[in-house]
Order: sequence, then structure tokens, then C-alpha cells
Amino acid sequence: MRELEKYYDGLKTEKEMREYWRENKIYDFVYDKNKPLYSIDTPPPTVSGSLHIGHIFSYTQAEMIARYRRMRGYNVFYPFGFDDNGLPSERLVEKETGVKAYNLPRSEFNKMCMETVKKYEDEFKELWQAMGFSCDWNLQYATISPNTQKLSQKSFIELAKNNRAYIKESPVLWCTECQTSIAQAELDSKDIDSCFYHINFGLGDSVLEIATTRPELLYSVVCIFVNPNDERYKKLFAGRGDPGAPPKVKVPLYNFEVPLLTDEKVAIDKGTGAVMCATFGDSTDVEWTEQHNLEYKKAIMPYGKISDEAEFIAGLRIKAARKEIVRLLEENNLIVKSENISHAVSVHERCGTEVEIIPSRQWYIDVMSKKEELLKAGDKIKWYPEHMKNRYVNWVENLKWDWCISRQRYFGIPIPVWYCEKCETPVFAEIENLPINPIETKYTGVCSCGCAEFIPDKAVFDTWATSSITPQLNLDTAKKYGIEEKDFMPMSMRTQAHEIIRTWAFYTIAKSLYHTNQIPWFDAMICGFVLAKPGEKISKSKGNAKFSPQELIKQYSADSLRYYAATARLGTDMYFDIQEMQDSSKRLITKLWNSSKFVLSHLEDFDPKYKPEKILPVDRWIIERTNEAILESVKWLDEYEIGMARKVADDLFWKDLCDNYIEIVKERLYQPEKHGYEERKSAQYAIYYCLFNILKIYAIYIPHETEYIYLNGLKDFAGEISIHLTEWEKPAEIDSKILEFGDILKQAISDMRKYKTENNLSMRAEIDEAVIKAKPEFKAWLIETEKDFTACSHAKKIAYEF
RNA sequence: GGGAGCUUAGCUCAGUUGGUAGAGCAUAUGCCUUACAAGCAUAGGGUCAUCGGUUCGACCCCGGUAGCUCCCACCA
Repeated sequence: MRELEKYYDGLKTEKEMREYWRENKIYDFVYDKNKPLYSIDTPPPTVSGSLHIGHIFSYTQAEMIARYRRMRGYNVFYPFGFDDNGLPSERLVEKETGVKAYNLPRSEFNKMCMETVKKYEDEFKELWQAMGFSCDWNLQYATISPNTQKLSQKSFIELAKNNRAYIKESPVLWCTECQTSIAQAELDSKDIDSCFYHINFGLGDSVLEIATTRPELLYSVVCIFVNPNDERYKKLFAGRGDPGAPPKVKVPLYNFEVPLLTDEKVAIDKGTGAVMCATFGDSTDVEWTEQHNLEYKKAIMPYGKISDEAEFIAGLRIKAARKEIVRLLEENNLIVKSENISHAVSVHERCGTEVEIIPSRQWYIDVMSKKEELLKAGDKIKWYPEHMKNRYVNWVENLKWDWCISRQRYFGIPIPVWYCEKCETPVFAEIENLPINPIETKYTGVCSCGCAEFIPDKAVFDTWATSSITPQLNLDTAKKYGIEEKDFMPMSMRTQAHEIIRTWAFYTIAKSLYHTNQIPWFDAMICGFVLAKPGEKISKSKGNAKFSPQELIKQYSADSLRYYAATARLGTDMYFDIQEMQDSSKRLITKLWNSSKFVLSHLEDFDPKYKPEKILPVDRWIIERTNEAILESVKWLDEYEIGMARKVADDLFWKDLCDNYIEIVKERLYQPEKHGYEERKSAQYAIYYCLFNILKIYAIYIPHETEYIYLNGLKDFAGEISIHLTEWEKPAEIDSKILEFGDILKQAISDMRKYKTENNLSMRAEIDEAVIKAKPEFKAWLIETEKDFTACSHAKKIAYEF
């Protein structure tokens, strides 16, 4: 057995340990049918730029769970993936190269995307490896890979054939900057400064004042609404009967007439209580258009300009059009007043552009009619922390649109569909031909209408439409290891941050429900964010990501970052304090090193197979404390509370083992001639058990250091080639009597130390008497401990108060 | 406007069956102790946001209020 060096060199050691793990394939997935399976659905990071410390922390927390389960005897299926297709990646490429996707041939742009994505993936992978992640890279997947494309297209075709997915020409959320349809989940809200214009519309010989923030949409006004209970307008409807011809309102400038209708949705106290319904100003306009069966006019074109049909403003961009209309209205004295307001508008989360609603033909997945089933599925999943389920429920209940899955973009998975040139009926690719790009491959069949000419769909899928099948991607990999679907689905656990409950979690649940009629995973582990300060997310754009994760690892070591990342409470945001990280981690890592050094130096002649006939009471105490801590850690980790489990380990290690137990048995270990050889063996047995098990708990947090200590001190005793392949003890019931006995000893030591400190004495100073207060039932154990206690207190005499 | 979380020592936070308030950091004082001065010991420091209720007893359970944070809605 080798001895540990005087100081621990984390940076050097970590590299060596990772090399050791690689060489010995420590984390390679092996499916042992005698062990239960624990599968983790890890977020494939979006390849949209470099990762920051926030990503690192939440991934690390989940990684600790993987390690924990492995050491509890599970087959841990822990794959990693990259979400490398879609708009985020496209935007990254556009930003890095300065090109715009629509200015290039699609194949050329996609090639650029592949190159960029590859570069970042290598960077990501290196980073995860530098953090000591125990995933098996043989299980890796990428959402742009051919196999993923196949599964994603297959998922779509199945849903379309089961009428869960459908194509429809209808108003859709549209980003004029990215020039694509988007889904409700991609909306952000932003407060913007705007102007509320009160405009005079014509009403017979009189006028009707209507307030709007979007005068540029006057051309597309299809009717005016007032609330039926609004006293101001009731008289306008009097005597017209029902159904009567509604009053007509004349739109200014354009001078066409639209009906005046009533709807309960109109807020009486907003503006003048009369609202213009344009196609489309907002989502309420869409609802009204459907409910009241209104016509629609195309006002805004997909590229963000006003339609050619609109007089005065044709071809102008939206903001310019607004300006021009306002100018014309003012010129004609049609504006009664205008008030500056700040109001919330929906913007596209990726680019911040105000979202429009324009009619377009898109593919959707039905979620609106399945809300109840989706909510039930949410109930079946165990959410950690529990209250995170609220976000899911809240989202499902407030859904307004079916999930639009087609995007008019380039770097994504093609929609495997062609349309009949004559009747526009969609035809689907054959499953065995997937993956397929309909632009490159012709459809060879004949349409039911007899036509044989087909037009390919040029759109691609929403990124989430693919990343929502990660359980299926994982299953596909698992099958290669001989795991059957019934043993794999639902997966054990999904881990993710709370910000993507409405996207990733929701979509995955929906797809799982539609494909398999069951939940995708049993547990959802929802991590919090790492914030720079309250309310401020870490991001490059805010410039508060002072250090890159790579730099932090290089400077402070992965174990330091990992130990600190384990401070967080599950689901709760934490603030990253570099000083605190450095101090607390370094302290623990050093302490663990020094105490291990001490323990190992007393194990030269130790034989783990030999259990001393008599284990002394104080040794039984630290063994039992260790067992207690293991059980408590298990309890916390089963609930994904890694921070609480770490605290349990810290308390045992620091307070009980280092501060008290080692101080008590030190002399017994050094001087068997004074304390007895069998007594020394008892202590050896206890320190070995305690250190090994503490290392096993810490192994999930600081895998490098614990492995190094294990390899250089404990491996010869334990046999396994890595501490990460050992299993945690499974202690039976805890003996509380012996724990109580430990508390008595600790109290006595504390009293003794207090006395010495108050008298400015060294801890080694001799004192006349040390006093132990205890119940009489502990008398026998105390007598057995007297030699130890005398040694650690340096008291001439031990007095007892029973 | 609806919902969730938080409010405990100067700072960061624990406190999971309701029974005398805890840790780390910081501060002060002392201690070279056969692992560790990259250490150890001891101490000071809290009307547990606030008001009310239940209870023999409340940081904990219930209700109200305030502040902070987040999610959702608000887009005429």
C-alpha cells in the first residue's frame, strides 16, 4: 500500500483519474439482468452557444443521482445527447458567420450548421468529461443524426395516421424576423412602449370612437365589437331584433363598412369600450373570427411587410406602416387623442421580435382536445419538488393553440410529406424508407384523385418535436443491450430545469401518451437555476458570466465545482459565489485528504476479513453513526435532495469522525502497547468502515479525490478496481442506545475543551479531572472507554456523575 | 388578474411527525494538539417578516397582511 502525499493536487489527480476511468471502462453501460434498471432521460443541451456555469450545475446535480444509483446496485442507463438541429443552432451559425439562411442554398447552409454544431459538441463533450461525468458516451445521441431523423419522422407519421397530427390552413403565430411559424411555448412576454390611438370611425351620420394600438391594421378590420352589457352602446342595437341586421361602422381612410357586433369578452372599461377586430391583431381576434364566422383579410406578409392589397401602406414594414397611417389619420383629423402606454406584447423567445398572427398552412399536433388526459398523465408522474407540477398543470390548462410543429426553416428534420399537385392531399413516406428528405426524393405513388405529380413539403420540424422523443431515442439504444421495451418504459427519471417544463416536459409527456398511452418516466427531477444575483440569470449577453466553466475547472478543479453545486436545494435557484465555492470546497477536499492520510497510516497491518471479537463501545458508536448517516443520505437522495444528503455526510465526517472520534482513539491506534493490541484492531476496524463509507458517499460528489484515495489506500482491502463500482452498505436498524452513548462522550469532550480554552490552555495540557455526566445505564461502556477518554483529555482522573 | 416559492444570526442557508433556535462564512479570544495552521477549540450574535387563530405548548399547523422571486394570463 502506498501512502498519500502530503498535499493533494486536485488538478493533476483529476486528469489521472479520468484517464484511469477511461482505460478501465468504469462507466461503460453493462446490462446485468440480476440488477434493477435505472434509466435517466438527460436533457440534450441545445447547441446554441457556449455553456455557462448554470448549465454545469444542474447537469452535475443529475449526474450525482446517476452515481448514487450506480452505487446502490442499479444498472444505470445514463446516456448523453445533443439537441443540435433547429432554430437555436441556425441562429448560432447566422451569428457566427454573418450569413442569413435564406440567402444560401439550403444544402450549403446545412453544411455550415453541421460544422458549427460539431465544433460545439466537441466542446460540450470535453466539458462534461472535465467535470467527471459518469455517462457512457457509447450511448450518445444527436437530434440531427439519421437515426434520430428516422425516429422523429416515424413518430410524426404515426401521429398523423392516428389523427393526432393534422395539417390546417389557419391563423398561426408567426415570427417575421425568423420567418417561420412558432408555437405558443416559444412566446415570451415583453413590456414595450406604445401609443393608444383613439380614432373616429363612421357610424351613420355620427362617429364612433375606437381605441387601438395598431392603426396599421385598419385595412384588415372585419368588425367592431362592444360588450352587450355596455349601456353606452345598447341603444344602437335597440329595435333591431335578433337576428337583426347589425349596425354598420365605416372604417376611416378606407371607407368600407363592417358590422358592429357584441361579445362578452370586450372589456367595458378599456379604451372606449369599442374594439376593432382585425385579422389578426392578437389571439382574441382569432377566437372572434372563428366564433363569429368572420372573413379574414391578409394584412401582414410572412416577411413582415404589409400586403399589396392594403392601400396607402402596401409594402411597408409594420412600424413604418403604423407611422404612415397615423400621419394620414392626423391629416384628416380622425385621431381624437393618443396616449402613451406601456403594454405587454408577445415576442419570439429566440429573437425578441413581436409576434404576428398570419394565416398559413401548417402541421399541428392536437393537444387542445386532450387536456384532461395530459393533466392525468401529469398526476401520475412524481415531481420533485412536488410543487413544480403546478407549472405543468398551469401550462396545460392555459393552452390556447394546438402544437404547431412545422417550421419554415432549414436546419432541421424534414417533414416526410408530399402534396398532390391537384388536390393538395398529403401523402406520407413509407416507414422503411425513413429518414427521407422529400425535397431530394420524389414520391412515386399516385394520388387518390389520379394525379401523379407531387410537391414536397419544404418545412422542417420544430426542434421540440424531435427532442420530445428522447425516451424513444434512449429505448432504441437500450435495445442494443438486450433491454426490452417493457422493462425500459417508462424510464426511471427525467431531469431538467424548471424553465422548460412547458416545452420539453410537456411535449415529451404528450408524445409518450399518444404513442404508448403511458407516462414517459416515473419521476421528474426539476433543478433550479444558478443566478448571478437575485432575479438575474447568468448569460453572456448580460456579461455576468465572468468565468467560463472551462476556466473555472482549470483553476479550481472539477471536484470543487461539483461539491459546491451540491449545495443547492432541488428546484431552488441559487447564487453563484466564487469565493464561497472556493473556500468551502477546498476546505472539505483538504480535510478529507488529511483525515484519509491519518486513517490509512494506521491500516498497514489491517485485515478487513478479520473482525475483532470485541468491538469497543466508542468504536461501535462511530460505526453506528456511519450507518445512520448512510440511511439518512439514502432517504434524501431517493428524493433527489443531493444537498441534504451532502449535509448528512458533512456532519458525520467533520464533526463526529474528525473532531471527536479520531481524537478519542488516536492514542489507542498509536500505542497498542499501552491500550492493547486487540483494542487497536477494534479501532482499525471502525476507522476503516467509517472512512470507506464516508468516501462512498462523497464519491458521488467528489469522484476524483475519493477515487484517488480509494486506489491508493483501500483498493487492496476492498478488491474492486474503482470506488465507483463498489456499493453502499445497507445497514439494518440503528441502535439508538449506542448513539446516545456517543452524545454523552461528545458532551464530555466539549466540556473539557471549553475548560481548557477558557483557561488559555493547550488541548494537550494536563488537567486534574475530567467529568462525565451520564445515566447509570452507560456505566459499563464508560468504564470501557476510560482509557481512551483519559488519553484525549489528558486528565489525571475521570470523575463520573450518574 | 390567477398560481407557486421564499422571508430564520452581519452574509449564505439548514431546521420532514408541534416539545429549550442550527451550520458554514464573517467577528472576537485562545491553542504549534505524534492527519490537517490549507488546522483546532471556545465565545458573542436571532421578538424565526408581520398580525391573528388552533394547542398545555407554534419557526413548524390554519387564516390575514407586507416585501422579494418565479410561472401563467394581460397585447383591442
